[in-house]
Amino acid sequence: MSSSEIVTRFAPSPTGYLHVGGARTALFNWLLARNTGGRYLLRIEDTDLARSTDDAVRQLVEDLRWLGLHWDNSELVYQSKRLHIYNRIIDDLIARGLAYEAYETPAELENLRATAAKSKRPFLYRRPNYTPDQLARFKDEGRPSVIRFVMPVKEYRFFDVTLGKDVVQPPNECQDFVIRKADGMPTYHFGVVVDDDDMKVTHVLRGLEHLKNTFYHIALQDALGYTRPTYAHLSVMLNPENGEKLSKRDRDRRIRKRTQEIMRSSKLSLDELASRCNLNVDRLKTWLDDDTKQLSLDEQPAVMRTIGLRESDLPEIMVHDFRKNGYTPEVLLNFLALQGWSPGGDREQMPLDEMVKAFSLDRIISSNPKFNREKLKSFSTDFYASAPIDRQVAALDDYLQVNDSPLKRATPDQKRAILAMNAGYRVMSEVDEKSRFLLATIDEIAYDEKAVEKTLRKDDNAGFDALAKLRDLFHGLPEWTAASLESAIHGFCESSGLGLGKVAQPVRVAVSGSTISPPIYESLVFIGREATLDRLDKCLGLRS
RNA sequence: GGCCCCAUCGUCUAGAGGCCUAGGACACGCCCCUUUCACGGGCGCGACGCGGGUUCGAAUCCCGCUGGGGUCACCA
Repeated sequence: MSSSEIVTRFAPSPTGYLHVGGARTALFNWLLARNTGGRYLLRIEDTDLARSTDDAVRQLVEDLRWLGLHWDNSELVYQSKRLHIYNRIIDDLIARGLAYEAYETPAELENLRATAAKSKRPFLYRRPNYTPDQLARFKDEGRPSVIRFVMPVKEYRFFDVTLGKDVVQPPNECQDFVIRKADGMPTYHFGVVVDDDDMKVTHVLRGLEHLKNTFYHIALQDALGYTRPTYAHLSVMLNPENGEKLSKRDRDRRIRKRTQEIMRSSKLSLDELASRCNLNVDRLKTWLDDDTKQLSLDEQPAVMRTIGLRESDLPEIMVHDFRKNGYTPEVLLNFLALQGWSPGGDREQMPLDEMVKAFSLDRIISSNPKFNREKLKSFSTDFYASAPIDRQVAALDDYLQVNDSPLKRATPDQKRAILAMNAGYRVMSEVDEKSRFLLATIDEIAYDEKAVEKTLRKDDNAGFDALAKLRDLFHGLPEWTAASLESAIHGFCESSGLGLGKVAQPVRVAVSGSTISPPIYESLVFIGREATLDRLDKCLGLRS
């Protein structure tokens, strides 16, 4: 290991599936390491006992693996397993008079902040002068305490690579921040500084929300005699709908908005809605009225089903959401790289290895991008259009691993056929929605009432009439191929004087349940004659 | 509100004083293809936030304003 080797890291706190913003941070760190032949490390910041769970770690790691951002430390670093290290250093800091115990309760601190806010002054914590009596009483009461760092009052300054300039904090904004919480865990500030030094991290690429934290970190580094890493703060990805930071809550907002629309347009009452969703009325009402309330993961699907919102209609926020909707990691990564970085010129779509080659810190962009999913979808379309069929099948398999669909029953050859007849598709969820009827059992075929009305019942059951005749025509067809079906249907159009649309659409609805499907002849061949006739019969049964 | 950051088409961006009548991609509009939804092909619309400087010359440099974002935890 040479001393000039670049070492980066991604240090998420495990709160569940990985957020796209986190994925981008991980990607940039990974790209920098790979570009320079350095190392990229993964550390789990699980110091928040209330939120960190094994399940959350598992999901996080699963997403990172799926993305293909492999880390170079064979053993994952967990902060929760390093308490002895932090405590030793904190003891030393206390012994040197650079840290001390503080006894204010959260409520007391809250009061101090409120008072400061009232007089329009910023609240900055400075070491209180506890009297010996007070101290004795605190200990007597067994009052919990935190450890605070004595932040030397002076100007702090560091160079930020993405900003390309020094960022400065004046002396009067210094304060004694907490480095060990009452529960004995280190705070983020302390853990980050100690671990980055321990892991020999040379470059810290992280979100812009950490910009001002950096002053705390360099103060600590100075006290501990650590060398300062190079800092590069990354822009914040924004929700295009409201211009604010992308947040998990955005999905819930979409559901609420749609629910309100439906209730207004269809005059659906709250009670009616509640009973259809099988939810408590009051619960539903507070959620509808309060933007800060969120539905639970069990409640969401119930509401979505009743208002006719699909998973793919929700804005993807977590990496897992993108996977569920059928994006591939290479597409997501490519797009994410372009949110806050540009290789220059007109280059956009490129494979990972090309991104690795092109990556450099001085081409990182400092303004905040709005996350534009339409363009991502376009990247996906192009990717699938030029991907070898085996790659497409692999993507479909991956999609099916995290989704329920009749398509799971397809053989590899059938998957190839399905993908081929869907040529031009954008994401896998589209293939699924359009083609699942191909593998569905007859009982699983559900007829969309609007489609039935429009293509079959309209004009005095004209569609049903055509369908009945086609049923006999199909029955007597000498062979069941796309070509024979095509000539049969064309012949039928001519003899009956009907346009192709008046004939093909009823068949489409009869076999698929909806007006949307892959090309009809190929679909019929795929299903086979027997199943086609069965479905036609089932559909004909709808005629009243 | 204090502090900090940012500012080119609706969106992501190219652009490092003359190559700019500002380029590309997505979106959008029109046309073509078409049995549905898509895909595809063609054409088009569309931006340097405002005001001052500096300079022979500014999207590019400086200042102010405005706008947007971030942050003010015993959460990371």
